[in-house]
Amino acid sequence: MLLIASTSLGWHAARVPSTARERARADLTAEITDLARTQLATVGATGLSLRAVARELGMASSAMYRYFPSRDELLTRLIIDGYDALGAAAEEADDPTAPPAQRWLAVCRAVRRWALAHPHEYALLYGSPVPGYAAPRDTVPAAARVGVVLGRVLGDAARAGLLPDAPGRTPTLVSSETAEVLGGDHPSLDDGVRARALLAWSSLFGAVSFELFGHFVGSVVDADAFFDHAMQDLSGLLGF
Amino acid sequence: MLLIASTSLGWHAARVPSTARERARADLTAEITDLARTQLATVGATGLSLRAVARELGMASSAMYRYFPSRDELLTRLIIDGYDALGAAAEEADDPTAPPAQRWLAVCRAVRRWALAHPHEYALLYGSPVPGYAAPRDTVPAAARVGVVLGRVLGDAARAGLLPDAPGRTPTLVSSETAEVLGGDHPSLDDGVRARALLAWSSLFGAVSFELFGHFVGSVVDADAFFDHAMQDLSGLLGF
DNA sequence: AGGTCTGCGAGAGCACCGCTCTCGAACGGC
DNA sequence: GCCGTTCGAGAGCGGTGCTCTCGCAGACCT
Repeated sequence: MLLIASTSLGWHAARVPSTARERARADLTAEITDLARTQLATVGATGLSLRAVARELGMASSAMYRYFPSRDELLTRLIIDGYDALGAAAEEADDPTAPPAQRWLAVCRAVRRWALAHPHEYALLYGSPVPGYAAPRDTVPAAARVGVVLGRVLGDAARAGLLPDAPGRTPTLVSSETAEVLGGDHPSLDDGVRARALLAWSSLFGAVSFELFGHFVGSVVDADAFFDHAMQDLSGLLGF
Repeated sequence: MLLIASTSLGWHAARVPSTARERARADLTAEITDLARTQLATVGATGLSLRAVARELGMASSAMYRYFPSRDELLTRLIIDGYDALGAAAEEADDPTAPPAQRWLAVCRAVRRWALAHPHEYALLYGSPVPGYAAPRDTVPAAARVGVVLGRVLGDAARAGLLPDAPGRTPTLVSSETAEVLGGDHPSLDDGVRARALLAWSSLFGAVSFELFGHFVGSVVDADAFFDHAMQDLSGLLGF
């Protein structure tokens, strides 16, 4: 609960470990999450066990609860880290000087590459929500990073005049906050293209999930080529 | 293992329970799966417990293993039933006399409606694969039903001359078996449109999964309208 | 009809899990 | 140097999947 209190504090200077005790605590917390991540990568989310982490760390399982109030909290930590790693991969893949179609494809490829390299972690992010039902609030900003990158591609394309003007005759489908992320106000961006952007976003993850979860087995012969082809079709949907 | 042997037999007459013992066994098996399904609907797949089903049924947990060799086998049974229920809903929603765009939208709506009505069951089908990794072989035919319906819509549209001729200048992306399901041989069906069909298929489930798993929260204001809009965009991708 | 064979349910038990509580030791600020 | 805080360990609770054994009862065969 001290952890929760300190993170909920606006005064982020308290986050920096100053005393030796805080240093040790931060180190052990990191060690736990690292070990939990490797265990997640091998046995998956359902097989991740607090006791196994403790065993591997050479300490009592009960001591684990000094650092994470529950197994779900540990999972939440891994989820946030996963979203951040994926978001960073997407951001790094985006070259703002390239034409929109290339940027779109590059980001999609980065997402797929990360997913294939971290299948269990990806499943934890985009598979069935494992804890109760709703994702904790603190995961939202990290989860949004890939969407922000894709939104930037769309907005840049619009501002560069690479998109035709939109008819603007669609009902309100997208929230104003999300519209802001998807390029903001621009004559070539109406709610129709914003909805298509959201569709393309979910389609990207639909394709990656289907490949990773085996739904394409027996249908797709060349996964790499199919994915590129599919993502180019989606970019056509966006007007690129 | 008797169950497995009998289902793997080509001679399906052995499936019909003749003796009183087989009747009782079939009844109890059905009772177990029914009870497991309701428990799945309430506590989800991870919370589904063999012992709880046994408790509710008033019998020892060890007796459960006379009917299902493991919890995963019970899960597999529920998965197959789920695929079949979803497939039946899709088939029932498809009106072969309607124009392709309407058929496509109707099937998509049926899939979404079923998913919203059975969220945990849907998560079991299209979320993270819960048992080890690969889906058991016997789930494949049931899992294919929705795809078959969508493939029939595409094939019918092609045979009715409602699709433009395809350039046919794309590398082989789709397996021949799947190509057969997606309308077979026709001048307006090349591997490009087949790949787009696979993309649209995965995009449908990507959109449904995103909505169900909460990734659209805060972005989409009218889920019904957004879904219809998105599915119509996808049907445009198919040439409807 | 009697004997055997087979499927069935129950119980005990194993190893594991998340989580709680308590207690003694070590540490750090006053 | 004292005292409060933090920490790790241990025992324990209720739960899980799964195994093994045993006794019963229905089914089958002679």
